[in-house]
Amino acid sequence: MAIEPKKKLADLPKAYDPQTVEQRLYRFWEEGGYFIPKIDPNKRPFTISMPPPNVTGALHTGHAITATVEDIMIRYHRMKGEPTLWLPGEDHAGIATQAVVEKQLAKEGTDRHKLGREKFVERTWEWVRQYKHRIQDQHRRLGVSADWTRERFTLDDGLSRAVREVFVRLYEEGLAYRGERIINWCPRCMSAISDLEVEIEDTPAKLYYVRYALEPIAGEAETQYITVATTRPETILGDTAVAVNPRDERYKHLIGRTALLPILNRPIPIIGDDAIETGFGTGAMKVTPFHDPTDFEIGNRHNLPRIQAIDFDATMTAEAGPYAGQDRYECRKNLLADLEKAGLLVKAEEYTIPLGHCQRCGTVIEPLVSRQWFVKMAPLATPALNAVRYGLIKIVPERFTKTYTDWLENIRDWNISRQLWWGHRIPVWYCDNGHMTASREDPTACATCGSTQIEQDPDVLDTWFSSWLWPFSTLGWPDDTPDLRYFYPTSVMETGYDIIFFWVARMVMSGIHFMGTIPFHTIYLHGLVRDEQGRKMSKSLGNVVDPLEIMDKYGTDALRFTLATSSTPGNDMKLVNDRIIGNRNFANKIWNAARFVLAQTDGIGGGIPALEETTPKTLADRWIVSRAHGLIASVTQLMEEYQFGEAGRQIYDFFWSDYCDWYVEIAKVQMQGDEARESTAGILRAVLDLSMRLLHPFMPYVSEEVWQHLYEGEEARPAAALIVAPWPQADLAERNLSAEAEFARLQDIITRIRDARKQMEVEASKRIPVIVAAHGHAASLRAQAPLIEFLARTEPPRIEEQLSAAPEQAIALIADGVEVYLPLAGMIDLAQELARLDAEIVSARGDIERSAKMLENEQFTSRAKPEIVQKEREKLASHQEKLAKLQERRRELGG
RNA sequence: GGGCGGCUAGCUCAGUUGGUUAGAGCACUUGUUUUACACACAAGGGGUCGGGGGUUCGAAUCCCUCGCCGCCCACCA
Repeated sequence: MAIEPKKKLADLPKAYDPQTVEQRLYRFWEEGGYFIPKIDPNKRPFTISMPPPNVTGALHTGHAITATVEDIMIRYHRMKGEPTLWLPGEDHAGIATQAVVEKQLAKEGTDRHKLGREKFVERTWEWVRQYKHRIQDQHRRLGVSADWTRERFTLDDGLSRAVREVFVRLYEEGLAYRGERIINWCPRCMSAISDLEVEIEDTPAKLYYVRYALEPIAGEAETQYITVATTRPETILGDTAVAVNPRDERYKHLIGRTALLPILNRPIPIIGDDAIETGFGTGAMKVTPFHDPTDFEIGNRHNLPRIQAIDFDATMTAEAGPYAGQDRYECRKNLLADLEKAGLLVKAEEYTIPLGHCQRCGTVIEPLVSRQWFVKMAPLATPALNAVRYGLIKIVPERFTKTYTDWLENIRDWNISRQLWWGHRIPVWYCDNGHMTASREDPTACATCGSTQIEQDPDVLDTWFSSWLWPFSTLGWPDDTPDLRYFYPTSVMETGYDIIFFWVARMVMSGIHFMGTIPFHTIYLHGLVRDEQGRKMSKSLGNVVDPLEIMDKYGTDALRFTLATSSTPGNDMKLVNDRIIGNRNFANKIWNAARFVLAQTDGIGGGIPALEETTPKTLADRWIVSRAHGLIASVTQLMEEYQFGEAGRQIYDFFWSDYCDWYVEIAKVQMQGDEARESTAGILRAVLDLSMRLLHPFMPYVSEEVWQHLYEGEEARPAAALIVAPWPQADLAERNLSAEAEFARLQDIITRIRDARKQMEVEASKRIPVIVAAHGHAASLRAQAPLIEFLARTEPPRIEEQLSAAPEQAIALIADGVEVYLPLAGMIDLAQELARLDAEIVSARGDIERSAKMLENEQFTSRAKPEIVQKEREKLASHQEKLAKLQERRRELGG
């Protein structure tokens, strides 16, 4: 079989162009089935459930970092040979999606009520079907190697069944209950929302002092008043008491009396309650049980009536008397004016209040009493707490463990009903006789009385009620499927730290409760992506960075590598354009190195050896092979420790500095002779190959493309594609530390010569003579002479152990125990050279002093580890040797 | 009110069991059409590691304290 000739240098474009590569390779991977795990009962799988993005959303940097970090883990484990499943999907996003569709309807001059529930839901499905592809395709652009054949949607049939099963079970266990509670109400969404969906913002406002007249009692000549403080005067209209602390000497005599509500003149009792802080405001507090959580509690304790003064749409109810129908803020304004007129407004103070807003629409939340469904969380929280406490689940970074446990220890019941149409409808039916039936299948009659006059609860469940089941519902639960048996529990839950409560903690609770096992053994939390100024990205600020634009401009790999290396786990990062450009350049560097290596080694046999199959012949060979072993070991360990940023950085440094700047340059020399030609070609290819493997999780496209070119026409292939090529194995026994030290000396010599040339302003192209007094390293250095010649642009160096006479008219460089002379007759200014030597002498003396001082310290020599002390002794000796040589040189030059 | 994080070169960030003279990229200075890459190569300048105190032979790293900046949680109206 004819081996196709490798592509010549000229055949590949000079600059790496991501656009011509990415789509093609993604299709190649997806159509090749590489994203689909092969179930092997003898192997433990690696599984990640992808956090399902909102169907209506467009890809943003949050998705980009999630996708990047997860794909890094997925590709790494896949290359390690584990059956690897990354299960993707989307979330129906109840409120968000409904809001989008409602907005669309508004544009068409209609609304959901005119349309009716059924039509509205159908309309929303249409929208979803249309837009789901957008987020999928955008995810594909990021290179996510997820198994799209297993993709799920939170509102699909299977997951709806899971949701229903869970609800009914919770109901049967008494953990799902319906009750009249004070909840957070969004007057714009016209729905209850959970505590977590309220965003509190400190807002400058006013604290109004309002006095309430007391109903006169016998013998009271003048009207008495009691003054209360409030930030929401409109709630006065719903007051049903005034409360004071029973120990408050100023007021305790008033307990039991009756106050008259301003304007409405409704009589309300004055009560005593310990919740009242004597030090705040006047020490007397108005009580509005319907519209305030604290007041609700007080109302319960004292059996106060609840009066709804503010309606669900934030206008005033009939209870508000003259203000009925007014918007809550309009009412506030009018009421304040009226109070002022009546002389009841004592004063208004500047005051900052924590104001709750709807997470979705930003509308100010109105706390009010409503009948809703709740989940009793405390019984679910305890096992979830223990799972982390006893190490069954590890959180990375660890500090978030505290956030997690604090929340679970103080958990409150979860309001799960939403007054929306888009979502999982609550599977509860009510009959005429006031019975409830919760059922897995739609019932035809009341389970209690058999009445057929039943009606389903109109509400739907919180979006998170389906997401919290994600790790097992997506694998087929409640059915006992092969996928569920094989892939559950999943491995790592990777997401942003901002949804620990919303999602992560709840998944742990549901996993343990319904599956009997934790849903994942590791929680990895990444930080948030911010703009260049460190601000949160938001549409209103106009600072949203579009990942698609970045990928268009710089390529997916550049974006991914930047996201992976710009921060450490759990810490926020700024997405800085210069960094993206730098990583685009890295991709190009890789491309060009590969282009060169392919051309350079074209026609030379030996294939692409594994690192341990290479035959290092030269110092540089032994050095790069040793470094490569070290790199593999280090990167592998970092991957296991979730230190992806550091792993990426190490690959970058190795590839660019060690491989490109040194080894590839040296290979140009080594390839000229016959004796090292084939071995050098082998090492060039071997290191390129392993670099692409290590890099693949981070920069999948350029690495795969290069790898495919590398193996083009090769008969022996370790795999059909890099995406499934084996992760490189390190052998630390192959580390050659003496070769690394010897090579470091060579690098030192070369760098010093280059520096001296620059300082002496030697023309860049001019070759200069070099004489080396090697002091025991002559044999080794002679072998490297061609490298010095090539890399430092010198004439063939003359290398001796000792020099009978030191060269005159020469620059003297002391490099790692070796004297290097650059005879530059006519170019050297003696005074200048003396000054240079003096500066070096001063620096050497400083080094000696520092070392000597340490070693003279008996505390140091006796207490520090012996190897540290030994190292310090060697250092001192080397500095002293250097000083001696410098001083000798100075004497020779006379001075 | 409680908790967490950040403060390291002009900028963006690394620095994980404490161990020389603290690193990278960008920016800056200087030079270079050297057998891939100017999205490059070579050389160089630049940091009292937020302040103070302590532990230690030795601290960017551990402890205490203060100061900014940011985030999370929390029913003082």
